[in-house]
Amino acid sequence: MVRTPCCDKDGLKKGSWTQEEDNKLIAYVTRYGHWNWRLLPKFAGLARCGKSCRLRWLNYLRPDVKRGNFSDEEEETIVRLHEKLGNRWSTIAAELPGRTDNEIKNHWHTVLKKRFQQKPVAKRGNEKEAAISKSMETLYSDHNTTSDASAAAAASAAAATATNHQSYDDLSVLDAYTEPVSADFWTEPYLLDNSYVPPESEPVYLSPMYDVQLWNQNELFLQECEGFFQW
DNA sequence: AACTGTACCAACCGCAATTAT
DNA sequence: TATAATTGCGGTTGGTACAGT
Repeated sequence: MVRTPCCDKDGLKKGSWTQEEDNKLIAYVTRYGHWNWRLLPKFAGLARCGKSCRLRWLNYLRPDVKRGNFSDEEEETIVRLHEKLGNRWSTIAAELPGRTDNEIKNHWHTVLKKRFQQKPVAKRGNEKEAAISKSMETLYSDHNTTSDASAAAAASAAAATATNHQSYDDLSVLDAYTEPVSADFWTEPYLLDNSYVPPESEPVYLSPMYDVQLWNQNELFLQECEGFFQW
């Protein structure tokens, strides 16, 4: 089977995301959700492939992504779960609310693995390092007897410290475009006309690309958002 | 001040799994 | 059931900041 490329090789931007691109993606996903990552960049006005948009959203722009340094509890949890699960980063990330698999993977490769491989030796004069190393030393010696309950407790503790989540609750500009949003908007995007019942009794789903009114409305929305975001 | 090495992190790539047709 | 499309995952790379020389 021949797989289609994840994105067109021509005309699509790669590399670091600009603030403007972030704004567009946040604005679009906040309003419409990610109903189709492959088509999303077209509607959001982004010259990116859907895969790139998805990654950017999941790893960086999501409101519940937790930024900042890893706590001791989080590091302990990562080490403990990695011992148990190996490189199953998404599974490990599921135990650390607000942390992404990519972030955990990076932290493991850049910090924790080295400590682990070198044996836990704290740098002189760094109490936090010493505490973590002490903790890892314990893990290193008795990880085979570590219970799932203790890992869960560590994860809970980490969750309790998650206080720096982003929030887009104040996107009042989004309220200016509420006309076509139905109660089941998130599960039935762009349901234009319920009055018509096709022969198979299947509703007709259309994206803004195929509807001039919605398309123009989307363009207006993006323009409005560009004016709103002043990061 | 200029150069080099290292650490860190965001993003890309390829493949596997899942879902749709 | 086979094929195609889409999503998710993990390995890897590239860019940047910073410390050391």
